Amino acid sequence: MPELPEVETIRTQLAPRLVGRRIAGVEILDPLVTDPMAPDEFSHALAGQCITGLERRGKYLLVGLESGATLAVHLRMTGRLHWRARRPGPGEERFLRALLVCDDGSTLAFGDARRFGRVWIIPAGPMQREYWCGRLGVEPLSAAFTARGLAESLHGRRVAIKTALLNQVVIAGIGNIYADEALFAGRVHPLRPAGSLSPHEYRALHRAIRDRLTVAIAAGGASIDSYRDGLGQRGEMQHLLRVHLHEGDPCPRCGTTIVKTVVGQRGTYWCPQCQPDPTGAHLPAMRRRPRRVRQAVGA
DNA sequence: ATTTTCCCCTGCCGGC
DNA sequence: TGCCGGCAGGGGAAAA
Repeated sequence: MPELPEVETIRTQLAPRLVGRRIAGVEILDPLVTDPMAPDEFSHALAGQCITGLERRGKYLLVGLESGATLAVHLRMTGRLHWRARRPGPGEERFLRALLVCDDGSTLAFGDARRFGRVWIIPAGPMQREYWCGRLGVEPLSAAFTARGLAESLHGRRVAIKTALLNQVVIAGIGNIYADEALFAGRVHPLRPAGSLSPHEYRALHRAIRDRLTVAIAAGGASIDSYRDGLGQRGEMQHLLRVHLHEGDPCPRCGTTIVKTVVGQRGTYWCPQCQPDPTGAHLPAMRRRPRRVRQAVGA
């Protein structure tokens, strides 16, 4: 499912292809995609508009328009954005829900098998957009995201740290994949109460979040499900996941068998050795292992 | 206020 | 081979 790294990958690819183009036509094939806005109202806001910029906020892709309005896109579970130099032929785009046609004949297809994905029009005005994005927390790759800030935002919270990481009000853009990966990299058990980490652990987790997201962006995102990038290609991050979807496999760090449990209704993968149990009080400071077991990549 | 549960939606997978 | 139940999960509303 598209999380921050996947959306950022798409943004990077689409920006040079879309910015400066004029929208010639909008076709809504599934009215659910604009819900609750009426499809014709949605189309009207886009028709004839020049695309002025492409940004990302959390898992949202934000398409700036010359009118000052913003087209916001969320891919949710199975949504895809697929750019083509020419309009896709009949049956060429699976699960096509909406199509945006540019003045040069290039197209942006919105496909979505499960129909959870949505598009919105944010009215003109910086305040409007600010307000619209107001429910989103800090961008984890921005300078505003600090270990101290993370600790403060989780102070007193008793929900599982994994659930907190998935909460977009706390941090914007982390989903199930990178929550698991960051907790593993930071050596934090997913069920630890969010407010119970030591300063050292908040620092480790903060660092792990940035590291995993950065690596994932460099890898073009994880195509473990239906994710494809803006050009229809797979990413490579699925080969670099260390615990997510690795139930039964040896931990790449210590060799212990990776387990899967459910945390906050979400499948959760972790290493019982590297991410010590929440009920067992703080363990003594961990010594660095001289050697790490390398994960077999590719295969 | 915070936390938990439910729901949306449908392709895909394992089991028989 | 084919049918079918159940799983997957982001996010928001509703309930606890």
